[in-house]
Amino acid sequence: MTERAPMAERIMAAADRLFYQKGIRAVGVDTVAAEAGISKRSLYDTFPSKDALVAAYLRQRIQPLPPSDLPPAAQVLALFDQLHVRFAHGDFRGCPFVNAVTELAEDCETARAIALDYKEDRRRHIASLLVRAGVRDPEVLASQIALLFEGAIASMLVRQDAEVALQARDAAAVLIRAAET
Amino acid sequence: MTERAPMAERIMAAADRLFYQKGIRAVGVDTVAAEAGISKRSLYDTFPSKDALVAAYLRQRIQPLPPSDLPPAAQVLALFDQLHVRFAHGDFRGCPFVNAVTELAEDCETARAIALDYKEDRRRHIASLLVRAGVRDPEVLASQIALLFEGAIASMLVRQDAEVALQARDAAAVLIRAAET
DNA sequence: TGCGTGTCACACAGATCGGTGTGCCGCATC
DNA sequence: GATGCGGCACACCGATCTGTGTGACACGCA
Repeated sequence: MTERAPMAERIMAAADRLFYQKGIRAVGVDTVAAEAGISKRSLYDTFPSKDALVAAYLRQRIQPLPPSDLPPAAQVLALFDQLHVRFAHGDFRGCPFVNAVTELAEDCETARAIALDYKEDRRRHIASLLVRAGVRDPEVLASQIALLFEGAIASMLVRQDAEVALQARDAAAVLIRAAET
Repeated sequence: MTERAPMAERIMAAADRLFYQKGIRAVGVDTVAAEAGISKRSLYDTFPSKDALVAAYLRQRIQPLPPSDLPPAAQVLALFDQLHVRFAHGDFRGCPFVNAVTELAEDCETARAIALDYKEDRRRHIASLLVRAGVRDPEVLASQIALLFEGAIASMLVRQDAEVALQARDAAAVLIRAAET
């Protein structure tokens, strides 16, 4: 009764908000425990170390993309519109996976592995859509569109301007069009 | 005689290496002083705070691009080849400005301002080349190519694969070609 | 009623953080 | 030789870091 949500979930909710918003290195475990409304002791009973907590935070950030009934090429472009919306929401702080690799620097083996999984999943998703769209070289084109996506995220982070998402989408549209027939 | 290089330069050389390679938050002032071969006291006599040291580190990272006699469109594409070379060099750790904004998170006002200056300079440089190349919408195209550049950097950081630079270059070539005539 | 469990608050360890104060030493200049 | 000064070593400050140990309290269950 005292626990509305299970311990691990409450911790993860706090860790997600704090790590993403303020940065992994900038947030101590005390802060996470306080935000979760639990004691540091309970946190360490649930996660053996901060590294494990960070890994769980990143793994939790991997979410499957919702299915769509748009035509495949439009689905690819819609990814950029979703990015545009996400940024306008105000709490955008870049890609948590890239951020983790950046922050952890020389201690980012685990983070990099998780980031690679995520990026590769997304690239494959784009590639499968492009195959259905019948374009030439769908694998390479998927990588290039993923680059535009990544670039839009990084640029939004420093420029604080959502418009780059639309510029990226337009560029992606040009690339797709150039690969048609 | 004891000082082969002036104090500030020795500090900056150490700070540049450490901040870029290991991250700003991950490196303390003691480490910088030790790497520079000076005392922490002397460091604080030269830079009033770590924030000032970080700002100097970032400002020093802004370097003018060398002139080139290639045709303008080729110069734009050459930027990606240079990125490819830089990555192959082995000590690539992403864009120091984006990294600083990522690491400093909520305390990144100064870093973001410097990053914006740098990114805008580079975008303008690309735009002026595109104007000379006579393409349509050179300003927008410059932004889109800058996005590819940013995306290549972020992707190299997590994938550790220099090939993305060439994929980005190819995509840029397609965008430029689509904007010709 | 008594026991076990889960969680709490709290204090602590040892390290590191950014930043400062102090006193000494080598050296150049007068 | 005296003086001043730049740089050094070193100790220290309070705060924070990750991680642990402890003892108490509240609860479910027998």
